[in-house]
Amino acid sequence: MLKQQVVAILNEIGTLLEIQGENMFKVRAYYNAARTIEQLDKELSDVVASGELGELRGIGDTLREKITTLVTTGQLPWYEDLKKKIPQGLFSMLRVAGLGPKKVKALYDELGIDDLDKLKAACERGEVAKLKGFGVKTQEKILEGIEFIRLTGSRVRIDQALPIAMSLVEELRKMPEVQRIELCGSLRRRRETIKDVDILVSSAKPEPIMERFVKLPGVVQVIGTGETKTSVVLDVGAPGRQQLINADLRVVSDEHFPFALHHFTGSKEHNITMRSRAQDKFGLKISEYSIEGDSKSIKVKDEAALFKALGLSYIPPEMREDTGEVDLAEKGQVPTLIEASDIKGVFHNHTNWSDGKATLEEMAEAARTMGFQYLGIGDHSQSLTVANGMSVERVKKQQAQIDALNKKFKNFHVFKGSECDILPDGSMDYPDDVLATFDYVVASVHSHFGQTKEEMTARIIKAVRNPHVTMLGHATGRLLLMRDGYQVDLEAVLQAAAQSGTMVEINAQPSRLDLDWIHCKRAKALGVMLVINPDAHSTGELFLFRYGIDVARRGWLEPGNVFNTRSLEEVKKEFARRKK
DNA sequence: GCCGTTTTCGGCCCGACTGTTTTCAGTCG
Repeated sequence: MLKQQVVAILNEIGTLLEIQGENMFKVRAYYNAARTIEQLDKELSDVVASGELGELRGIGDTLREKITTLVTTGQLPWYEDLKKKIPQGLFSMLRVAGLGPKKVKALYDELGIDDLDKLKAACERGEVAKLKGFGVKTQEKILEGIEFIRLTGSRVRIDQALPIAMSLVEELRKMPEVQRIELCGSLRRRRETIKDVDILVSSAKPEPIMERFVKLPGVVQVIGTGETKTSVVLDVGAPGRQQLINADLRVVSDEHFPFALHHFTGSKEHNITMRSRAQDKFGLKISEYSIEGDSKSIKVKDEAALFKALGLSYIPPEMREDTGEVDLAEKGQVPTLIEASDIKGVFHNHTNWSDGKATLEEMAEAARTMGFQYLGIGDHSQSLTVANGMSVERVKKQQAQIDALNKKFKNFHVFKGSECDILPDGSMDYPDDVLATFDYVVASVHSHFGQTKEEMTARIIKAVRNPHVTMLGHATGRLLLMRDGYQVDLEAVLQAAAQSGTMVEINAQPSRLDLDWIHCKRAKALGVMLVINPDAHSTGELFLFRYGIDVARRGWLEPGNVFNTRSLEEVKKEFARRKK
């Protein structure tokens, strides 16, 4: 059974147990196990086979047995029985704001409600308000919640939310009443998809800030407004395509700001680890307002001081996912993460020779203006006809044009590359003599996504081992919130890349962000060199490399782990070395 | 259900808010 399926089942078990009214700590054990498996940077089947499963934190004898059964037999009778007791529709009811497992169970037990349609109808008939523990207000909130799900429902990509969230922050920052302001939540941690926008402000005068907030561009509805918190609905969709998400603004006193900032940045799991540790080690209680001991209260001026007060070095927000960062901070071993300013150029970009919008000259000029030392062009190869893939003949012409262009530049260089298709059998889309004419080759899968995991893994590994291949493009082909990647054993691919010295791309298109951050960590551990590429199809898209920086930082990468932090001379030298 | 250089049993992060309550359970982040 696939890792993603195991994760889904563990989460589902957690919810089923919750609805059944199980002990919350037992429930959490299943959610924790799901998260641990999800963030595993190796193949789950390998971990099971090698016996490492039971050594993972939060997986004891019971969970080890259940997960092993799932992975090896593809099913778990205990889970099947559990599932029979509880209708699937209750899961959709849990998405309604204000409804948790207890209320959902009551609705099911008392009124036989087991899906959203029945829930809506019962509310409209006034039946829900009569239930014990419910009331008219709850009933109204449920109806609003159902409507909100209909309007919003899903997560959005970071590129949809970040620009608008930042513009809100910048507008509020102009106000004299605002002392400090930061984006919080998953946006500050730069997760690839987000559910809502969280903004934190410190001020002695909240009212004018709240008033201004609800009138800012993008705000389409005010859900609630108070002295400490205001909630609105934000439209983050492209013009003409409404896409709504929730946005919360919180205002605290400046003294509370560092505590609140850490609290609302999360992740929840990171906070739990931080708080448990502070409790165990120092008997200190961390909350969103303070750090309290038996007699003392610790004051800090900013987040860095907060970590310091707990004997930890600063942990950047992107690392706060409870994947070992607190241990690292305790030992003073938090890596110096890569920053956007470390990037000297990018390699995987398209021009109007294939499916890009801009000309070669325009792309080069844009890269120069951005302060890059070099730009790599990697138009599509011949078999990708839908993207105007380049015949061998056209490759020669483009290369001649690049050579001519390079004569005009001083301290800037355009590298001749290709985004060459990996054919279904793992061979490349150009013959060796053509591949040899490029400075570098990005190898990507664009077809036959339906191959078995074994076929796909063998196919990609063959490409990775091809001496002409410099780097592997978008390793799984996933499209966030749209399509899962093809099935591939990334551990085997990364090991092959480590062996052959082939680089692996972090494709910075916000719809891809592939290689993902979890496998970035693994790649780093294996010594694989990564490379951040915007996969730009226009001059404006060159800036997308910044989303790749976010992934790299979430993956604990330092400048030395990323090839395009190297200078033009170093890159030239490396490409020349690989030609020998 | 997990976990332990003080523990193999008794803990498990913390506080706010809401609505339904006469003191608190459920939900949320």
